[in-house]
Amino acid sequence: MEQTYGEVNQLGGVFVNGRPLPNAIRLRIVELAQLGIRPCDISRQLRVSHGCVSKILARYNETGSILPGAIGGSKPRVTTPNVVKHIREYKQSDPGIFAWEIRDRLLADNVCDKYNVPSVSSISRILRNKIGNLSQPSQYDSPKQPASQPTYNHLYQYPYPNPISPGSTKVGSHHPGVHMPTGHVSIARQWPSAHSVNNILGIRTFMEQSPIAGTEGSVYSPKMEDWASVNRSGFPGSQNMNGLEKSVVEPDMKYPQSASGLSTVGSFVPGCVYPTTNQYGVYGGPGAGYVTPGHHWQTQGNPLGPSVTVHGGDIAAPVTFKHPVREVVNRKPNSPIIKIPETLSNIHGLPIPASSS
DNA sequence: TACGTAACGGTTGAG
DNA sequence: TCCTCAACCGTTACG
Repeated sequence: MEQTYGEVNQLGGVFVNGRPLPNAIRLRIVELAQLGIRPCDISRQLRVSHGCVSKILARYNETGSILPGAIGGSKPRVTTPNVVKHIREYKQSDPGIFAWEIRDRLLADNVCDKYNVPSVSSISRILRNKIGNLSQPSQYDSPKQPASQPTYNHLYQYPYPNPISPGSTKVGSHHPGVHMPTGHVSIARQWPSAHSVNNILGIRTFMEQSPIAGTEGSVYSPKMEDWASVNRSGFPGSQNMNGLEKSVVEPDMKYPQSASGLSTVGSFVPGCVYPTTNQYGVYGGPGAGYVTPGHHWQTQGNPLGPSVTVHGGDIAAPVTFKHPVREVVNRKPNSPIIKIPETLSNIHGLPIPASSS
């Protein structure tokens, strides 16, 4: 994979189409917002489109997490062995049963809930492929398949209350659909704490104290999604710094950011996401490539390995902010937007090194 | 000017 | 192994 990854947006920032911003940047956005910096200023400071800033802040306010959602993958399977078993039972007890009737029974018997009950078509397929030939002649199925029962389809929407949480295999959540109110500080969704800004802050703190913190590593780690997935599944360590695992340390490491690291609010003003060394710093320099070559951020063996470039440092290198557009700094210091003043600082009792004031 | 959001082109990963 | 598809992404443009 070539290093030619990355594009430059209108603000001069570098991004990779289709890929999420590094967590460090995301965190930075939230931190700045909580410091009262207006979204438009954050956008300019970090050179991230305002739409993105808006989206990230909105998501954070809604979920408490700064992390991107899980990308790719499929819906969690609903036709689990248990479901199939029940369908088989229904079919055996009543060979003439309709798929939609089976569906209703699955719900009635609490085998499934409305979020994971198989669609009529799925049940039909199961009957045809897995059960039809086991219990009853397939001829039973076809004719009876109310092939389309649109009426029921709406029930089969996947949209779990919480899109990211659907106790999907991927997510591994224990509480699908759990939605945490914004105010609740950290973790929302299912990704337990690991994904919360607070946790990340904690991470940062950890990193700052870590021997390897500041190490110039730059290899990036595994995919963010992987990280997320791991964490979403429980993430025991998320709550305590000792639990710091790769997951914690490698938040956005999908991007080889040389100067990334979780930000330190203090550097906000002069902050520029991009390291001095190169304009594309956010994602690693030209040489670094936005994404680690070789496809896929293969996991690094050691979570805390050298790959992590999270140093107490800031996303922004102490570089003057080169604004293609203009320099706009905090004209209106306190944006009313921010309404969760302490969320970032209260978790883990880890104060934000807000030196920016 | 600031901001929310739809559209767009892109990536990802389970099936 | 390759393809499909639906999830997500960030940028852009519009109102």
